[in-house]
Amino acid sequence: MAPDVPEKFLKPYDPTATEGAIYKKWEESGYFNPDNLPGERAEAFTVILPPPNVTGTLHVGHAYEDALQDIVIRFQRMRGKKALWIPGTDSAALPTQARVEKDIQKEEGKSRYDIGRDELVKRVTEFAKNSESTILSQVRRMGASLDWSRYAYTMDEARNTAVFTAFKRMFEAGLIYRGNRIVNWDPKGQTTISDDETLYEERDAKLYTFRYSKDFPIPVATTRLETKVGDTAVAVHPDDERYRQYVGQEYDAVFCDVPVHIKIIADPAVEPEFGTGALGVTPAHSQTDWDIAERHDLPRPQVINEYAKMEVEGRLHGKKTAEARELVAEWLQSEGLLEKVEDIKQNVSTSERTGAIIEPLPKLQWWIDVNKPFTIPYSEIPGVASGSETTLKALMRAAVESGAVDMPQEGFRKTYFHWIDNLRDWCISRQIWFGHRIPVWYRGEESTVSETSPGEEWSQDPDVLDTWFSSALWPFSTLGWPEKTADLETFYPTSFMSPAYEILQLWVSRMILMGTFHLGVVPFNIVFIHGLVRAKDGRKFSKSLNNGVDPLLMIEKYGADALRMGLIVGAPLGSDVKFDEQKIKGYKLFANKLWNITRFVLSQDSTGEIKPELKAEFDTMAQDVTKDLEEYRIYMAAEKLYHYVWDRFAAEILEESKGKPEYGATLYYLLENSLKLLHPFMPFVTEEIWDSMPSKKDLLMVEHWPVA
RNA sequence: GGGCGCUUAGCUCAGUUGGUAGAGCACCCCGUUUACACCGGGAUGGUCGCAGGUUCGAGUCCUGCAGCGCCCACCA
Repeated sequence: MAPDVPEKFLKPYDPTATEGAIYKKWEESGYFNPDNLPGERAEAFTVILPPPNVTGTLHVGHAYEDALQDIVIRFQRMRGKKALWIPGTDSAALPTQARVEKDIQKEEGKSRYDIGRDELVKRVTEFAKNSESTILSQVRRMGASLDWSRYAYTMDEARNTAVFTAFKRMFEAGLIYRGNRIVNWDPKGQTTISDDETLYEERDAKLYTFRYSKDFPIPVATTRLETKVGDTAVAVHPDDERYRQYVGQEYDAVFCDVPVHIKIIADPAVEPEFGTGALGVTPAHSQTDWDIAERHDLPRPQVINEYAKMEVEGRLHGKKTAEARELVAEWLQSEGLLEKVEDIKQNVSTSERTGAIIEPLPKLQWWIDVNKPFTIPYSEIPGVASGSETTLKALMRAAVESGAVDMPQEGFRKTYFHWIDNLRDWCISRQIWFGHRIPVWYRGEESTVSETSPGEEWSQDPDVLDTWFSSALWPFSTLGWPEKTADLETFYPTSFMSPAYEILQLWVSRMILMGTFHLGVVPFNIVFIHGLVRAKDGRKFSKSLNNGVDPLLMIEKYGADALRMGLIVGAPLGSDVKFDEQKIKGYKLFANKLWNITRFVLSQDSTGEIKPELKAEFDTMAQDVTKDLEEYRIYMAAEKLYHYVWDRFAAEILEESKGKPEYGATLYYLLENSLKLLHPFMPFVTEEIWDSMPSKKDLLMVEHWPVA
């Protein structure tokens, strides 16, 4: 007797009708939390979700990342691991504040100074809260099996404690210092920004060749004439025969009303081929020049202020830089000191956020010293003994070089080392209001590190920390550090980290820095960098191009399973994914195929023996897929399953079985195990089908993986 | 300037340790025989960027070249 097929299978599979209910079932089961998982589970498998910024809504790049990690975590859960995937969101200080400031400007015509610090922080916090819930509901729609009971936000109480503790310990180790250094100053945003937040634009510029005075022996070329009032030296290459005789001489001049004292020095940083081969050294307004001035112990007067206006006596006083440049050119002309003016193309660095031209300025900032030796109390990093002397840079290198952090993609490993080798101190202070405030308090000349005010006369440092400071603690701050929690004991180091290559330096390397310093243990065992999801024409998705794809719309049209498969199949980890709606549509059809296979199989009796040759064939495929998953060839595992199920199981085996009841047991075997293998990739449709399988005991998400 | 990567069918891309080129989509033809028309069957389509080399054998390894892309630096 053929059993009755449940009625739902008589219609095509409808993801929108089932996905919500399935997710609810998963959540209510408690299995997202590894503490509730059935059976003995010795080994932990931990993944932390790269926390999305609370600036907006989920985009297709997040969807891709969610799909990838969910596949990995579901696979490991089914393999019997204590699988934990921690959700969270990032306050992302600068972009979030900038976003809210923009809204306030637009709607109320007010700047942050009109509103004031407390009110602005309040509004940004509110915005973040709203944005947070939007994003989280979207992550759920993807089917992400995240343990919501361990949800973390970079600015919640536990994470604030972690940030404070990390700061304090690094400060006490002498690795955090305050120093005057050249920073990227954004005159429009009135803040320092990191190198990563600047963009270079090619612009037309004039290259002026001039002398400081009639008796000055060497002509100098520059595009920034107005800064020359801040010059303290002229540098030439040590091997440059033309100028060797002048090295060591000093000259006084009055340059456009400003007295200057210029020393001629030799420094290898100078490019003899460029311009006249002599560099006017303006220590306060150029990084290169600052470094040269440091090497030669030169004075470093500041001549441009925070508003990009001249801060000198005489005719340039108070002028904007561009205007001052003209005035200097006129003055040089009238004095007969201007030798040449050429049109050139110049790369100008601008602020990614405000578009303003960056003004390099010396500022008092907080820094993390990556080269300073310190004694590491405890270390599990191979090659770094507990109690030995090391540096942060050395730790970052050792972590990957030793294989403690496995970075299997050779190209990215090379990029990482290249970056480490060129690493400079990390500027961690930002002149904005939203974020973790620097926990340093001042009273006159005194200063102290404290989480709360040490007393009435103390005032706190006005700056906040670079958002990456808190993000860098994420692999252990989410597990309760600095408390010695059971979670930290069980789930650290995390197992698998898969960020986009864009943030290899920004985030991955800094997590390694913080993890190795604070715990003496690397933050993750393996890093698999993934690519970007791009538009079909290969361009990045961006607001300005208006070429964005809303993942929710895709889910509504094709279902989350189809979206997951469409994003995963076809591109190995690390290479970019071209977004193709047709492909997603194809996997919706696949979900329906699976649905109809079930309809047929459920109409058969599960009688007879499982055919050994078909079982063997399946098991070989299953082993293959398992190996692919273990080695993170996720796209390939998905594709193999797709082909097996459609072209082999449905097209051949199932056709062959028609009218032959002895196939029954085989069909059930193949379907049940196909569902298990497909579950990490297409969790919704497989769980929904599983619910109707006669052998079902518990949710498919906690079934045993068919391959040991 | 330094680093990394890509170039395979009309489009998007696979090709895991070198063994006679693959998928999806699109296009064309045929088909509604009860799992599925959200389907089935079939056909067309590639000198694997170019030039050398190693090898019995190269899309796969090596060298050079060209085009494209990304990251980092920022020459005043």
